[in-house]
Amino acid sequence: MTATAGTIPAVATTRTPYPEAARQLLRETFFGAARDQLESRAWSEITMSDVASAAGVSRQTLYKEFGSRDEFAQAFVIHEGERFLDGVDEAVKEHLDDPRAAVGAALQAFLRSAGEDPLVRILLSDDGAGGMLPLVTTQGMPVVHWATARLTATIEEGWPQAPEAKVELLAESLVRLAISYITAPGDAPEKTAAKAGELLGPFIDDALGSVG
Amino acid sequence: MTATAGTIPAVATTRTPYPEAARQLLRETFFGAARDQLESRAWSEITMSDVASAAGVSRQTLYKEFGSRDEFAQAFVIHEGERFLDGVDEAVKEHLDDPRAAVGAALQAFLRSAGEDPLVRILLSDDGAGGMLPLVTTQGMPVVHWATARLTATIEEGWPQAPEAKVELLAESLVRLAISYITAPGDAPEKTAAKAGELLGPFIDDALGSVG
DNA sequence: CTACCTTGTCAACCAGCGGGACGCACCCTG
DNA sequence: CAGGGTGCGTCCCGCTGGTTGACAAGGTAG
Repeated sequence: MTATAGTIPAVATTRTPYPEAARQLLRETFFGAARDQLESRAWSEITMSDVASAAGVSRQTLYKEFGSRDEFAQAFVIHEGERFLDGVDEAVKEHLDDPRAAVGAALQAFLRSAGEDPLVRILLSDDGAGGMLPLVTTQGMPVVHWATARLTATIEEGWPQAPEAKVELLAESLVRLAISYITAPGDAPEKTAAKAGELLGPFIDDALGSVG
Repeated sequence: MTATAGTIPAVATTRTPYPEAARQLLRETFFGAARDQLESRAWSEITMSDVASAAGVSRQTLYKEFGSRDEFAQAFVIHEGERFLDGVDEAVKEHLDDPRAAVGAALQAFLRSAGEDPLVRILLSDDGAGGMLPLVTTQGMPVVHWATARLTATIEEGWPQAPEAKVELLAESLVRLAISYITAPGDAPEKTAAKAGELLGPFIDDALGSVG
């Protein structure tokens, strides 16, 4: 920032080189194209050709980036999930002094944002055989693993002294609960989050410490 | 937006195809790389190799995108200028009912934002032969033309009934005045803008109409 | 059962980038 | 003024990466 002559650029956020950025852009474009398509048709009715041409690129390029249709669908779901997990991170960071409240706020944020998201609604209504719903349920292990890892990282950042095994167990359980509540909503988000907090409270106190 | 089955996607902001987006990204990366470099060295001390490698790309790719060093420098200046012109647009749109005030606010916004911009300060202090300053002064025609065209479009959007020739004259004059005031600042932005408003007021009333 | 469509793969083709080298102009120095 | 150094602009060659066209396999509708 300073215009002083002798200042060293140092490690100041090294600019992402073009090739890497281009690859990222390609994937983003595919995801965006898929999202557009999903607004009018179900996933089972969208062909790989559709996605590729909507991205302005050939089908083979799509297959090179993602090996198969399922792989792409999975990557897409995870990509969309990032958005919600970002919100979760934020919610957690606002309650670093109170683990129970953090979990409650995080779960509530997730349920609320996901519940209101039009794309999520579409995915949930698409329960056919070739749809995307199985990707988070019957074939949902990759998503669960990914979300668990990400949530684990978030928690460990907030409570570094907590035992890793317990944090991971907590994270995975929360992920599974969250997915369940999305696919089969019970009460309103606040109530659901409160009940989860009650259920997991003792374990949270034990794992993360009741005083942080 | 609606999830209704029969809705037609229509002309809803067609997604930018990847190849085009990639090209845009390449240019952006070059500009960003140049901006980074300019924070530590003058333009005359930055080689094309520096820019290319900072962008993570070969020198030839840079030469293919921009024919020569000067062309790149010009494109860069214009690219940076976009930022300020955006602010000008905004200022104009807030005073559609009062042409004089619009011009004053626009000029003031430009002078203020450009005057505070660290990059502009650097460019201005780099008055050597190989620097970028000539691009907006002695060899500044391309920049003047570009900025005039853009400003003309902005004004015509706000006052469609104004005679084009007068609008263009006004735009070009404003551009030249603005550049002059940037390179050789006189009073504070508010005073400068006020004086310009006084100077051009009669012409503005005549061209754009005193009541819009 | 047939006709059609999509998936996933392959091979041949082609544009575009990377790397290396060259001539040229310029500047600096002795 | 001569010589070395440096950066610009260009050319050429090798290769990565996207495109095109085609194909077998599988599933589905008629």
